[in-house]
Amino acid sequence: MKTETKNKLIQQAAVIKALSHPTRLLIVDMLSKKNICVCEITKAIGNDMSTVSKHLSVLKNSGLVDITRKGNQIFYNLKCPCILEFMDCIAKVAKVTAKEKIKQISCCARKRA
Amino acid sequence: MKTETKNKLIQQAAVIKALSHPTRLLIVDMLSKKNICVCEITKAIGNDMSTVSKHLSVLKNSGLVDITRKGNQIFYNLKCPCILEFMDCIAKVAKVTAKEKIKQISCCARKRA
DNA sequence: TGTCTATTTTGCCAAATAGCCAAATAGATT
DNA sequence: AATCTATTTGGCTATTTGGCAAAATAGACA
Repeated sequence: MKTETKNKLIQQAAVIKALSHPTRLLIVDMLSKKNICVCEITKAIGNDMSTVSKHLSVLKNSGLVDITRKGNQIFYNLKCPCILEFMDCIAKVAKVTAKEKIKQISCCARKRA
Repeated sequence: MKTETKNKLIQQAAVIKALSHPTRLLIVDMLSKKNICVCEITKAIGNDMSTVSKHLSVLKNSGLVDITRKGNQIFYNLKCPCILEFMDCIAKVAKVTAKEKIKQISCCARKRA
């Protein structure tokens, strides 16, 4: 494989990885509605603010979000709302998978009985 | 947050996580063109077959791919091609981010000089 | 300048991940 | 049944991640 192709894959995987955590998905969802500051996000999520800040910096490093300072608060905003379109597909996959997992469990239960 | 909402996020994050590795992105790309068997995928990727097999099982568990046996080979196929549409957006984000990272580096270099 | 507030960074720990090699398994074939 | 081939699983190590608490920082404002 060409190094260039490989690097592209690595970079793309990094962006996807930034999205691959429930807390960060929630943050993205919140930002899709309104630009908000760290303290508001922290309130909504319930974790320690330092934890939330780390999640935010993961999103920022991936290039998915951006910041603006207003007074002494920092507001985060979605840089590429196109990722929202994708979430429908992911939600569909997740739903089907969840159903199948339940089926598998009940199937095993039957076998054991 | 409702437990139901939380669980949905966890499930969706799991699907995204399955996509968050360069090797698995490459596999998905290959499968978007043609259903192929493990040995072919292994050839294309260059890692140990056991490593590739593990990546495939991550994709399978997430519900993104499915398998069919033909003789004593196992063919993998994409279950939800809708994820391909998403890749354009990701590629865009990755490209912009890569450019910005380069800028940052050269900027630091200037500062140091 | 010093202080206040919002946010980020650091240090630490437990858990998860990716890779290889060796061993196990599942069907196909004799 | 014995063997062959394709694939998966288990064991190991090194690395990364997510969480909290404490310390550091950045800018606002007296």
